[in-house]
Amino acid sequence: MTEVRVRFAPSPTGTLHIGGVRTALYSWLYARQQGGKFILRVEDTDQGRSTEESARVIVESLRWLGLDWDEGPEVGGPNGPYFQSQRLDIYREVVEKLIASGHAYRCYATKEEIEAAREAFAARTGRKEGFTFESPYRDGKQPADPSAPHVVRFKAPREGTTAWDDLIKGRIEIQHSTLQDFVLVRPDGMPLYNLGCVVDDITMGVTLVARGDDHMINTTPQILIYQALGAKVPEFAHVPMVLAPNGQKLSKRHAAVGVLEYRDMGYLPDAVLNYLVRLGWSYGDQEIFTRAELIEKFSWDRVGAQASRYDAKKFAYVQGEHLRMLDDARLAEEVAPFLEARGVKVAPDDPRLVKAMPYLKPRAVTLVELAEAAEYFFVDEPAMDEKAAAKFLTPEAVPHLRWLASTIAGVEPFTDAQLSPHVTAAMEAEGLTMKEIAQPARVALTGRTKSPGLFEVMEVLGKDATLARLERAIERAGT
RNA sequence: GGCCCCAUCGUCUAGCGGUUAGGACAUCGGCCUCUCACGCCGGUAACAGGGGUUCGAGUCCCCUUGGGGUCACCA
Repeated sequence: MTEVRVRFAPSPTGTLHIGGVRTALYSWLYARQQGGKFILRVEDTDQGRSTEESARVIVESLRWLGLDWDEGPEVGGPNGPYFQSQRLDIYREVVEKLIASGHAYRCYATKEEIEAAREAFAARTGRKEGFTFESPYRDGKQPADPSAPHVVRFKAPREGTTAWDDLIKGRIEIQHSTLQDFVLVRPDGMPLYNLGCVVDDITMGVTLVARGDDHMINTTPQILIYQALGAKVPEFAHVPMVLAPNGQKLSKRHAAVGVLEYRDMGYLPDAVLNYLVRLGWSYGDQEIFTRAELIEKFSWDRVGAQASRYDAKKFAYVQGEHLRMLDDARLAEEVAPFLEARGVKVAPDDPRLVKAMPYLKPRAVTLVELAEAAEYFFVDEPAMDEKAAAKFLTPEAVPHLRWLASTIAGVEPFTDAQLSPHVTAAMEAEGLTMKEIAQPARVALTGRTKSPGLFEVMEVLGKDATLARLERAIERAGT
């Protein structure tokens, strides 16, 4: 059996968006499952639109997601270079072969001539779509000047069909009559998509091509190139689009499209992968998967053929599940940078931070929310919500806070397990209830009305800080 | 418009000829409760329409409708 070799081949013309991530993810999962190779190749032959910045963002995005590649930018490999703009010599050689074998020809028709033909077509048919250019050079017309600017076109068959068995879409068959003599090389020598893609996939030994289903139209021309070159045609898997909630094309209006935005919003890479994999792929009733499970369970035949819509709510749910799955030490490491971004310096292995995690994580979805919820533990004085203070830190609350302070002062160890029964019993003896005590105390300790359980907060805070905060609140409420 | 793809709850989906059409998110009730969450229990909610094939169609075929993609010297 030959080694599975799959690639992700983005063009660096923007951020890596979630649709692209899903395609990359499926490919990566398949490569990892099969013990094959995952190749990253940058298709930057459009000099006008490609940017180095975009290539950097794509690499950074994949790194953050943990979709590591065996060959490609930064890691190299035996079939490099992995930027198409550095592979021009390879394409040139292949094109000469195609021309020599009669599969391609030089076309000297100018853009103006093609445009004129297009307009004549529009005048004749009343529509501008569906135009195919018939080059006079296809059948051997000689140019006035062979050194004049020209493109190279593929001599597409006019009859017959091309078919393939798509791993996702099933058998697809296309009539050659719908094809035109597509351009392989621009006048400046830069290859076009269909040529570069096929040549690279051949020379890189790619066995399975997975891409968005908006590329399905390109598959027939590409198969024809494989055949003209006498190369083995790989398998194809055309992954459906990810659409906006309203069924339209996904854009920044509908969602954060670039994956790095999710990193900044405090999403976990595994959650992003989990959400995206389930968008189109299913495994019975299971919704939440670890990375290892995904690698084990993924298969192309369980990828749906229809487009799916982005759902931010479900995404948030999946993220919340992954947040809660993470063990406390790891979670503390993840959240520390987000605390620091808020101006709160905490060591990632601070014991209080780790101890707070079990109490905080049921109440947060993103790392940003988690940091927000952890903040008051690590500042000298919690930021006071004035509305909360006005409502709960009243003169009437003072006796309760005093009572609470004196009741807990002698508790050792100062933990939820000790505090909770001790205070409850004392309250009962005094005829007090948690309802009267809890909210004023919560505001005193955290500065807000929502938090983990009162005694859990006390445990993380420690006795000194707890008593100090109660004292300050009593002073404030007493005036 | 031509060509191509697609079609089960609002959304993601299970279903691969015989099911009370299942799960998840969302939504609506309720429980738990010191707040907020988490969690738990329950409800509403779908086979686009029409023809076939078959003893029997969500499942197979055709048409219609609807949605998407694509018609470049972009990828």
